[in-house]
Amino acid sequence: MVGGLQFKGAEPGDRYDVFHTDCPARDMVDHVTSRWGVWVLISLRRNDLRFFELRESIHGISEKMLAQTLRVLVQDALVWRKVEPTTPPQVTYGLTEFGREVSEPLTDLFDLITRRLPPADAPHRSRADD
Amino acid sequence: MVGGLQFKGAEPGDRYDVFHTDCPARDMVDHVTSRWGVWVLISLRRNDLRFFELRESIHGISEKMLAQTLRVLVQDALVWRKVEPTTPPQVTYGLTEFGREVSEPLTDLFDLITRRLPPADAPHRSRADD
DNA sequence: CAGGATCCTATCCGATACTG
DNA sequence: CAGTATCGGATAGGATCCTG
Repeated sequence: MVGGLQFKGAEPGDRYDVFHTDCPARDMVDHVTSRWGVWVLISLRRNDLRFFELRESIHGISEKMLAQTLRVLVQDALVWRKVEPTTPPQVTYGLTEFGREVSEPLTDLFDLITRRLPPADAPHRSRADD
Repeated sequence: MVGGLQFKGAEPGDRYDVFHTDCPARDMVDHVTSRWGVWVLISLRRNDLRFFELRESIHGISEKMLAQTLRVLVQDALVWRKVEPTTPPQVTYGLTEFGREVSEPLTDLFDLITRRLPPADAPHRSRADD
């Protein structure tokens, strides 16, 4: 049978619904591993950041996608959002407890890959030596 | 310098430029965390699988996306591909050493989220009791 | 500064049909 | 069985303008 994927607590006899499309975990995993979600979560590990700091940190992200990504992550309770009602307003984002947990394997992943990729030489900073 | 993402060794004084678009690690992380890449890698952790087994395992994936995802993962040396020149042909996929390493944090992530999400009841297989 | 609204493009992705 | 090729709809995502 083609089953499971429930690595631990699943009976081998149940129907194969490994990662069912409607599995709620699927959605959150999708959010976490979304194009920009990954980087937001990793960025916030170091310290809380304001909106524009995040935008600066994550090269290539647009304000729209940043806002959208943050909204989702906040809804998922991975990220908190603190609004300082000053003028101009300051909004700070940070990881919740759960967000920190989740961001850990993400960091491991990133770490693993970065350690693997730049073998020794060929500095990939060819982009702009400015 | 703009390279970074050194979450660990970063001085607070350097410019925040976390992940550059042209960082080669970005691409691989994108592949690994791609919509279907995640599930392929997790599926292959248990054992090697043939094409149609993967298709059955990962609900909702189309042949096109599976083939495409596998191609990328094989190129990235995360997954190997063995062709049995029989009739009909058999093609088996499995994790490389590196793929196994990479899939670990992915599993952690998935595990973390699944443990968090289904609090106790509400079996999410409401989908089709057909 | 932090974003929402709008428009428009690129790509993702599924369905279908076809090949070895 | 294990794919490739092509088409078309859906969605992601960037650019721009605008508001509190």
